[in-house]
Amino acid sequence: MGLTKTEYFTDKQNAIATMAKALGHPARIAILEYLLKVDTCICGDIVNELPLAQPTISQHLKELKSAGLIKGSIEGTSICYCIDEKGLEKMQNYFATISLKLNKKNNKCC
Amino acid sequence: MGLTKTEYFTDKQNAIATMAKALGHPARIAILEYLLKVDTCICGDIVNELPLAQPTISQHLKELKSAGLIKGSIEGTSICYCIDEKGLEKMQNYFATISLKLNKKNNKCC
DNA sequence: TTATTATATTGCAATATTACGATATATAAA
DNA sequence: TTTATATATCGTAATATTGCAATATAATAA
Repeated sequence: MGLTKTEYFTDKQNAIATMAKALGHPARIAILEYLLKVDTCICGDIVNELPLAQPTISQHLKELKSAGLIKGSIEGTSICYCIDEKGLEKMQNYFATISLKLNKKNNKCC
Repeated sequence: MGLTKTEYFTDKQNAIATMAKALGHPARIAILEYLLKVDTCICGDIVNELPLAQPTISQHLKELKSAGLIKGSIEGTSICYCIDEKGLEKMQNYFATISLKLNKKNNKCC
């Protein structure tokens, strides 16, 4: 037990859940918003910006990356992280579709 | 340790993270999509629909409810759950805003 | 009142997440 | 090569999540 039963759900459901889970921590929301705000995007900047230790931030960046929400490329000694537009587009599309369906449907049963 | 440091982040960041976290499980995505699909929305239906035990589903419903993503009202012996449009609108707005900012910005540094 | 039915809560085992110190790695500068 | 700088990984403690059997609660039916 304590193990999510991913095999019982569709790939799409699992994919959305994985991305949502990656955004389910305020530090990772803060990282996303910081990357959106700045032009230069180096990991060190994020460490200075957030009140968390460097290994913790590195871990959060890894999670955002593996969820397809950010990308990172080596830039000399440092690493340039930036938003992965594809991942965010998927989230945007998902919620836009849900909202559209919700509007079509007369959600007045409760 | 092991405790999320919510006090270091803004209320808005925490609010989005809380809702994203609630959607960070495929069963909860499946519940949302089921509520969107059906007209009648009784907890028992969800228990029949998903391959999880009744207490597990009850727990997932509780999480979605406390995150403001669904609402529940007593309907005789059973409970009528349905989508909370306000919560989903917040998520939709958030990702729409992010996408808009991303388009304005020339995200070409990586 | 006594079933019956529907949902919630409790308790617990298995697993995952969060955070960080210590350390490793890898590039650039001296 | 040695040193400095930037980021990643390891190991680990504290806490949270997932899932379910057992049980509680609460409304209706008999």
